Amino acid sequence: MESSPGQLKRADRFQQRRAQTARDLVEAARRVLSVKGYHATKVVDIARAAKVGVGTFYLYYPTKEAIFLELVEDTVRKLRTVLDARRADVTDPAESSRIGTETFFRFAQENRELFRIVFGHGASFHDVVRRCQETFVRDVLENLVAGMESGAFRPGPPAIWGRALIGLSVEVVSWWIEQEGVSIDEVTRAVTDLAFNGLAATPRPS
Amino acid sequence: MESSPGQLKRADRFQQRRAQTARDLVEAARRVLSVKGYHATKVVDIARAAKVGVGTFYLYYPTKEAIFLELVEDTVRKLRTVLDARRADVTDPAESSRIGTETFFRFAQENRELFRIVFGHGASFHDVVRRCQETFVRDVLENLVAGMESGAFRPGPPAIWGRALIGLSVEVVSWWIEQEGVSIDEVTRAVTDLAFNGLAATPRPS
Amino acid sequence: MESSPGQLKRADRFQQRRAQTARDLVEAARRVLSVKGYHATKVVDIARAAKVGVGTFYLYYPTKEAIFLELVEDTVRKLRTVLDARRADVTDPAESSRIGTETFFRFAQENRELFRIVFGHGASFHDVVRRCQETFVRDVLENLVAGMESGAFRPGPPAIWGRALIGLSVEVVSWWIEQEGVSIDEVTRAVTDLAFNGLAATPRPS
Amino acid sequence: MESSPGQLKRADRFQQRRAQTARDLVEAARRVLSVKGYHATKVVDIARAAKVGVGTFYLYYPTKEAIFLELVEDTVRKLRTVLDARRADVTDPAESSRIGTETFFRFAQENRELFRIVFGHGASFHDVVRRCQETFVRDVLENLVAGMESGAFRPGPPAIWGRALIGLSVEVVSWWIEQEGVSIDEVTRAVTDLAFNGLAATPRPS
DNA sequence: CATGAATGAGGCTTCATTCAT
DNA sequence: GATGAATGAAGCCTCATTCAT
Repeated sequence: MESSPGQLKRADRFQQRRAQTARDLVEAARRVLSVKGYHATKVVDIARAAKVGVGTFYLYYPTKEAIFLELVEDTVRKLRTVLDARRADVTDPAESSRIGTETFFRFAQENRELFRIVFGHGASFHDVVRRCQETFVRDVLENLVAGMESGAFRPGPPAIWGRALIGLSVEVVSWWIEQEGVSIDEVTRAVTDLAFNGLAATPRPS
Repeated sequence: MESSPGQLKRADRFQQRRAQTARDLVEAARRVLSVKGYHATKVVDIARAAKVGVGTFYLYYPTKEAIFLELVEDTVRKLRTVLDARRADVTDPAESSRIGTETFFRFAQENRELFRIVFGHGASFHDVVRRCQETFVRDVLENLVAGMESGAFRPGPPAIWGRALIGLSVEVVSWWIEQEGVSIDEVTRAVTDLAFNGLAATPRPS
Repeated sequence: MESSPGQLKRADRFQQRRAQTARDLVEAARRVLSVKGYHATKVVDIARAAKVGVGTFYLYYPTKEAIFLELVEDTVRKLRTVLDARRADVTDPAESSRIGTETFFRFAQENRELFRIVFGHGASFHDVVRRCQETFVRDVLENLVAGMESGAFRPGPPAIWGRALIGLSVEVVSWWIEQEGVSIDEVTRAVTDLAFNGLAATPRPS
Repeated sequence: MESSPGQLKRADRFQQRRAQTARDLVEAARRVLSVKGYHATKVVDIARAAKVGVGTFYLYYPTKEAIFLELVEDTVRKLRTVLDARRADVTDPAESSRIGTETFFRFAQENRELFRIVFGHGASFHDVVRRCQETFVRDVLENLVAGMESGAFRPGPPAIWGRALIGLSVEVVSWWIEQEGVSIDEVTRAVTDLAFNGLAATPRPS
């Protein structure tokens, strides 16, 4: 049909407009939510930041929570993908751990706002955020157990140490992304060093 | 005058009643806030839990935020007092650190609700909470620097390691107070061990 | 206790205030709903008519629908009570029918607004209203069947005739309560006459 | 000119397309409105049902109300036309009345959706619907008066009896069109019988 | 002309705070 | 002083209507 291209083009334009607005909204939500947090962010804030009307917001998301969840889940999926990719060929638990930390930092650096939303201060009031964070806890835990079995890590209570390592990283990253002038290498090295070798100047009595 | 003692007594009774109501309110707020969090807690909830009218609440606190802040600040002061007391005679940074951790855990165990309010998941959305947490960061930092200077701790970037240790402890405690059946000694030992000696099975090359 | 009476009095006053406001709200709702109908009535309208703030409305009713339903159900209950009372000793179906009609008219006259809400034009868009009306249909039906069995009424399809009689009465009352100067006796007599004897000048061939 | 026919044809095609879309919209509106009622029907619903864009709707109707009114008025006009046609040669008021009832039922059967819109439960919340219904009231009234004058009907208050007969028919039809298995003849006969001869087993005393 | 994306006024509801008793 | 009823600003969401393409 002759009219096909024209019609397609029009449908395409609608498609593109929709896509553009959708992108505007997500970006606006990312910006606003990362700064003000879930509760202080009003739907109008997001709409205004995206330069659309309130009604438009609801053409794309059924509730304020929905866009928040999407951001959280997308972020987690993204981070997970990167993590999995970077550890694809790594079998050594120590190396895996180091890479995990490094990836985490790199991700935070490249996705400041998303990171703040998911791991930032006060983010984890929300069930979904907590559940998402848990998946990373599980990750660390598995690696920890593997490392202990392989003899790379000292024996210790995995549940506790797992939590500890997560808290350690999350807190440092939260702090770091607000800083200027601390290089990612430095901070990664510092964290890895501490996690692996501890504070003590004298090695523990064997 | 004869009436003096009676009046005094009456004034006293008033004073005492006031104090009692104030205490009731704080306790109610503690209970409710620790369970539902700041945003989900309504002023009526607190008043009801304290068995007073809503109006009464506002005779003691100007806003909902006020009682929250008081709880937070009281908690921090309390914890600080305990910490300072327990480290009064301790000069060894390593020991001080160990005691700090232990005290922190003990405090959390004995003040589950307060701990949840100040350090719990999603608590730190509030500026004041964050600022309070900072004082502990400073504490850790000073101890860290002292330890490095004294040679008890290996050299490392104090800002980073300080954050790391705080995150480590806070996260573990947050997890732990929701658990049943993990003894405080076990968890303290595990955390201290990890913080001091690290994960690695083989001591770092010296 | 000495303080008891005073306290009771105070509690009573609260009770009374609440009751007064509740009454104000119901009355306001009655007035407004009977004039504007469910959809055109806004919660603010009711609140304003009751001279209270919007928030106050929600202290007494969880939703706009709730007060509507209460009005409907109360009305139906009220009407039913009157009906049952007036027909308590009546066994003759014809007489029961006549009394039913009369009671219905009298009720409408004395409760113009409530009647409009439940039976008025456009009221029955709402499920509950319809279901309430159904109870009266059942009523008429039973009476009809009884009358046929007793030989007071001619045989006929009860389902159809029942509906017909309901429609007849409701429509006439709806019209009548907006009129001035048609006496209740006249209208009751006219309706009863029509329902019993029909239009035809010549009795049907027997 | 050579182009004339082509242009005419094109204009015609436009005209036809317009007409088709208009018809699509009315049909869609009929379907949707008869099921969901005025308030629950959204303009998008109608547009979607007609398989056109929302914007297109507004090229044909200025408001949602407009299409509703058109449907109502069309329906009334249609019914009126049928009624007038079927009573064209009828002069006997009793026969006219019988035919009116029968026509009404037949119309309802053949135009279920339109009937629901105009006479259905809760339809008459709208002024226009009410005014349209009035025209039928007038009709019945005139016939009634004529019948009384001719001696075919007993004397009675026409205003009241007119309303009564309308209410009777409308209610029965409303009920009937939702039923399965009640023949139109049966229901027409039952209604006519009741209206003409009444309930009473014994003819009224003359 | 047709389209569907965009708009924003308007309705419902909540809850921190005030006020009359 | 204590109470809880009352308040209304403010947030969420809907949908009739407009507009840019």
